[in-house]
Amino acid sequence: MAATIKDVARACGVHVSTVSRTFSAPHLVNPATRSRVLAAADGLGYRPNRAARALTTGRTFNMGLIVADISNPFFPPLIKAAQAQARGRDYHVFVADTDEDPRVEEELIRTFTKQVDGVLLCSPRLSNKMIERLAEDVPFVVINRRIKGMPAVLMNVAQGAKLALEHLAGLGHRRIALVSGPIGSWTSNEMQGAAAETPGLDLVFFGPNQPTEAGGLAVAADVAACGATAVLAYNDLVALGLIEGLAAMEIGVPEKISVIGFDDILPGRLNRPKLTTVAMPAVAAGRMAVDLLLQSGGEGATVTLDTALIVRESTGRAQT
Amino acid sequence: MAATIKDVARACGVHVSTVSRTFSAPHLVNPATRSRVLAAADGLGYRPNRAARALTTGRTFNMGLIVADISNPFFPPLIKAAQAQARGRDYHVFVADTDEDPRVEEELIRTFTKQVDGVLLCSPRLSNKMIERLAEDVPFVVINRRIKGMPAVLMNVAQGAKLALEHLAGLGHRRIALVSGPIGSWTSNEMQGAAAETPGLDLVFFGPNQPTEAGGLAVAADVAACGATAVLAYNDLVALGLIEGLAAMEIGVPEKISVIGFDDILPGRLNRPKLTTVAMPAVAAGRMAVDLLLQSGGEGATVTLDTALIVRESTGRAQT
DNA sequence: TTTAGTCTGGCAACCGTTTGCAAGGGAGGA
DNA sequence: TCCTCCCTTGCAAACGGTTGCCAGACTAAA
Repeated sequence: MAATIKDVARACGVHVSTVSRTFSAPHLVNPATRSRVLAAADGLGYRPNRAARALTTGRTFNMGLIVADISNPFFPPLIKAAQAQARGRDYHVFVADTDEDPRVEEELIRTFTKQVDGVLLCSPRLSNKMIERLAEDVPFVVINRRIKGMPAVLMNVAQGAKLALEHLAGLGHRRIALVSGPIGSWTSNEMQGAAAETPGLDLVFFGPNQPTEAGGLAVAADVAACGATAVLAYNDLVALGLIEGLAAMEIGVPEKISVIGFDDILPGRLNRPKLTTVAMPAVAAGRMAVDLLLQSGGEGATVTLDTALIVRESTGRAQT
Repeated sequence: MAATIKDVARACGVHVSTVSRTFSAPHLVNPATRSRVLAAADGLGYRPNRAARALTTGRTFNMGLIVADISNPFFPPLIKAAQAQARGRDYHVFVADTDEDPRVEEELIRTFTKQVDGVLLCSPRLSNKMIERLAEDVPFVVINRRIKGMPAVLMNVAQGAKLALEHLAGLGHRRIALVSGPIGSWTSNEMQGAAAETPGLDLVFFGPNQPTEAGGLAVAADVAACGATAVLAYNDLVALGLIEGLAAMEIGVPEKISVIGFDDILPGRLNRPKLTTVAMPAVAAGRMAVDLLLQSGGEGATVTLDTALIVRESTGRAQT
């Protein structure tokens, strides 16, 4: 069906190796021959079969990007940034979604092995041990997870959480609810760690929770009942769910309870009240992850990106 | 590095062909041998190299899914549905984003060729002619586009638009703005066609526009100025942008102007006012597209899925 | 015991490319 | 004029599997 290297070779009376070299090492072939080959290839609509090429070279010029949930608006900007960056490096990025299921995640990684040159693992749910084992088969860059000796792009969640808590403290809040994410989430741990280190607060923990609007909705009643006047949510989706749930109970945000999210996603900006949140450098992270994968001969460089508090309308003075 | 078929063969003293058959045609190998091979394979952590397999069989058990913009919340549910459906069929779906750029779209399709068994083309921006040409190299299923002889999954946009317009008419609106999407969008054409066929309306067209919140924001002033009391937007994102823009001009929705979107995305449900919209069967479409690709020997079956009007808070009686 | 048929499993070609090796030709230096 | 050396190209062996064909070992029927 599609033209192969042989067809091109036959068409202009040279050996296949010459055609091959025309594409992968042009300086090794006579300019005259080269243009003959190019012309023939163009005429036949020839494009090298990347799978076959990968078989001998071991390089596919593809990379995989695995995320837990494409529906979470946090990921798309990261994905787009990674794809754009990769495109500039002559690479393509294939995205896959695990539905928050570690088994699917593992299966996906195994599928990617040998079809890509490396995998960007975004907020993985797999255990460290499993990730280390899989890393023997395909290079990883991990985003938002710290694993010994593995290249990683981290967002400074602890710093952001600290900023958020200080902001709340400054508004007079003392009893603060911490609504965490799913089990095994590095981000959750970082948040809790930062909170525990911040003095003078009376913290109440809730978790694990689904990292979605539904998750926030589900804990809204408990949060309301615990007597906290402010809550720091695992991410914006959870925060939005919380606000929704509180609204259903006629608890005003920020009049009665202040809410801070994480990520800075679009729906948070459109929401009423507009969400106060810790902005995560998703775009920069996507770019960095690609570069790290391409550079790393497997060495475990770690890049940490700063976060920033964005104060909007969902936080206010504590009730006196 | 990773174990190959040869390693397994050596490990249990059989020919590679026997190992191969153990995996791809188990009934051809003696149960005793089979389990020996399986054990050896398991011990070595052997997994068939899908790229190599594809080289001889021509089947990769992968499919590509190309969307214009992952950031648009309309796509993720479709993507997830497709991935889930494919998983059930032992297939994997690789997603790629074109950034609404036809050239990137073409490049992506070319990359996918030979690495996947087929491509799901979602709301493509490429010309029909180009798509037909590319279809010679890799099977397509097109979503939201009608191309002669090519399998397609369509959402009944015309029906939805009619429903929406009748709803508006029923509320007393006569002068209605139609805010369309990008050039080359089949959906836009369908909407306009349906609108033109609905009698008794005074329509004002605006377009082309970016299919995003920014696009809606940008036409808000023109829409406000044109004297329409209601607007049908290309999609929910545009509708949300419009509402945002109108709010900035202190024009209340739905008090002054009613707004209907398309898609039924999450942010529309969270918005104040909650968005009245035409729900698109994205999940069903993702599933169907996968099945169509797997069934179709290339034949052009066309599936049309119904849409439904969901009335929320962004539409109301026309001002009298 | 012979004959035909069924199972198994080895052999080798092939899929589309890459790449080390070597050979032929021409140019430049001695 | 002969010898090097470089440039260009062909040859063939990989890469990791799959698969049609064939042969040997059995089994069962005659």
